[in-house]
Formats: sequence, C-alpha cells, structure tokens
Amino acid sequence: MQYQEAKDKFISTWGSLGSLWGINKAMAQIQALLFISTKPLSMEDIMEELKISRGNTSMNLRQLMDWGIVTKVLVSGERKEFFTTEKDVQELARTVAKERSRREIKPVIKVLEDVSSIKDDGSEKTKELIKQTKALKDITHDLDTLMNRLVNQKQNWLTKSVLKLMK
Amino acid sequence: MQYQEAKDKFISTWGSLGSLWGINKAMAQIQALLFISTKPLSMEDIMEELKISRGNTSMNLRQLMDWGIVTKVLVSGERKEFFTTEKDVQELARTVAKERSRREIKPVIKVLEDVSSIKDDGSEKTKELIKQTKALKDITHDLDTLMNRLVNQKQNWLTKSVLKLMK
DNA sequence: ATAAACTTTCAATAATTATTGAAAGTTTAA
DNA sequence: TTAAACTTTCAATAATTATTGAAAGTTTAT
Repeated sequence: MQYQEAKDKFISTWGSLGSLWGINKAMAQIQALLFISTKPLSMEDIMEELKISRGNTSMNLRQLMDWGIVTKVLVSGERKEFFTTEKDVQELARTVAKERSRREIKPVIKVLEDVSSIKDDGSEKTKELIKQTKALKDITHDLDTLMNRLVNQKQNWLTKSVLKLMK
Repeated sequence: MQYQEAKDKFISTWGSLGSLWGINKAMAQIQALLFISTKPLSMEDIMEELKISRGNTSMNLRQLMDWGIVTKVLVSGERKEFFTTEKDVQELARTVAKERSRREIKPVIKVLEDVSSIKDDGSEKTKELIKQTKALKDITHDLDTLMNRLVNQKQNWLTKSVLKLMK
C-alpha cells in the first residue's frame, strides 16, 4: 500500500467511525485530514482534498472548533485562515471524553435521576421502574466518572491502569 | 411525576440515547420497555406500547437477540412468543461492550494497523501518517482492552477500579 | 391435510440527516 | 471609501436510514 491509498483509507475509515464518538462523517474526515497533515490547511485545501462544498467545510470546521479539537492558526503573509487539530492523541481523547460527557451523558443521568425518584406508590411496576432506572443511572454515572478520570491522568495513565486491573 | 409519565420519559430518552451505544431508536426503545417490564412481553404488547409496526418490531427484536440482549421465553399455555431482556445492568454493560468491540472497534484497529504499517519512504508526510495512525491505533486498542476488562470484572469491579484510580 | 395463529421478509414510503451553492456578511489592503 | 478576498448562513436538495404493511412463510392443533 502506498501513501495515497493509505491516506484515503484512513480518512474514509475514520470518517465512518465518527458515529462512534458522536460526530458526523464530514466532521470526522476533516479532523482525520488535519490529524495527518504536516502543516495547517486552509478551507480551500480541505474542500479540495475531501471533495466537499465550502458551506459544508465551514460548518463542520466550526463544530470542530466548538468541540475544542480544531483551532485557527494565522499564517503570516496569508490572508485566509488556516486550521490545525490537536495532534496529541491523549489530549484528543481527553477532550472527546469531556465533551461527550457534557453533551450526552450528563443530560441522560439527569433524566434517569428524575425518573428513578418518582414516588413509590407500592405497585410492582412502579417498584420495577424505580429499581431499574436507578441501576442504570448508577452504572452510567460510574462509567462516566471512570472514563473521565482515566482520560485525565496525564502520564501513562492507561498502561498503569490496565496493569493494575490485570489478573 | 406519575408512573406513566416517568415510563414514557425513560423510554423516549433511552431511545434517543441509542446512538450512544450504536443502535437505532426503535431497538433502544424496545430494550427500554422490556427492561422496566415486570414480565415478558409479546410482539403485540410491544407494538401497542411503542406504537410501531409489526415488521419494525420483528426486525428490531431480531437485532436485539443477535446482540444477545433479548431472549425469547416460552409462556406455557400461550402460542405466541414472548420476549425479555437482560435485567442485570452489569451483565448488560458487559454484553454491549463486547459487541461494540467486536463490531466496530476491532475492525477499525485492523485498518489502523494496515495504514500504519505502510513502507516508510522517508518523506515527511509518510512519516506523519505512520506516526499518527500508530498513536491512534495504540490508544484505541488500549481503551478497548481496558473497557472490556473493567466490564468483565464480576464483583464490584467499578467501585474498586475507581477507588484505585483516585488521587 | 388444512386452517388458524403467528412471524418474517422486503419493496415502497416516510422521516431524518447531511450537503450544496449562491447570496449575504465580514475583513483587509490600498 | 471601496473592492477584492475571504467566510458564513440557510433554503433547497440529495443521501441515508428507519418504518410500514401486506404477502409469503412457518408452526401448531385438530
């Protein structure tokens, strides 16, 4: 496999994986492209490489900036804007985990809390609803906490954690 | 909030959360309904509660069975089939983690492995592609391993793990 | 064997989500 | 200023994904 083929494969795979971390295809592909680029890219560069429209590029770059994953960089002597992504995977993981937690997990925990705290009228079905949503709330909360904690350990967190947990 | 309102809220929230664990709305709602039901439900019951068609119910129940989350149960004296879901959240988490790993994460790791092992032609862009996809492969692999290990600890795994990792 | 009870399949359709492109908006240089 | 260079917005459209419903398939009881 040559450079170009490998690059295309990476970008398209990472793009379709977007759903796994909660973003759309174009967004994931732009991030992938920037991630393997040796220098910041302009909107023009991105449009051309990914064969997507200006509007699409603009909107998805904005979302990536909202996530805190992509930043504008000023290239001296150039009028247009250039973009670059966080290059450190650990930092990237930290940001993604934090954003997903804030955008999706916390709101769900809130709903589960509300639902599981309805008044117990003594009926079997109410007891079951309370019991099960409470269990779901607990595990969701625990996983969220754990994930964020893991991802925030600055040094070698993962290796150390895995080793500790190995049988 | 009364029982019915809480139940509806739970089912619709859990349904829209489906994307977070990689399944569609109807599938997640069926699972949610079964999860808080005190007894197994028939296809008819599910169709009626969720206001979805027979075909939709049938297909999504099948997918849930493929995931290993829902099972058919035979109710004596009844001709039709009844369904129930795994009621233990820990076991549910274990199954979901395992399936997502198998269906989505492992295939991605394979692609990242292929891409990161292209021949280094000495150019800067090739070096960057190799370096970055390798870093992504490593963290994806580590997170996958860790997630599965956590979720497979039978007893109190989460609490213990979190405590160990606390500063 | 057959017919009633039930489930599955799948082409058609609906609903949702992503993308385009051109007009409107903004910034910069002269 | 003003006009060129560039970016954003958003209504229209396309692409994707989910859902329906009726015909085909299967199982069970007699």
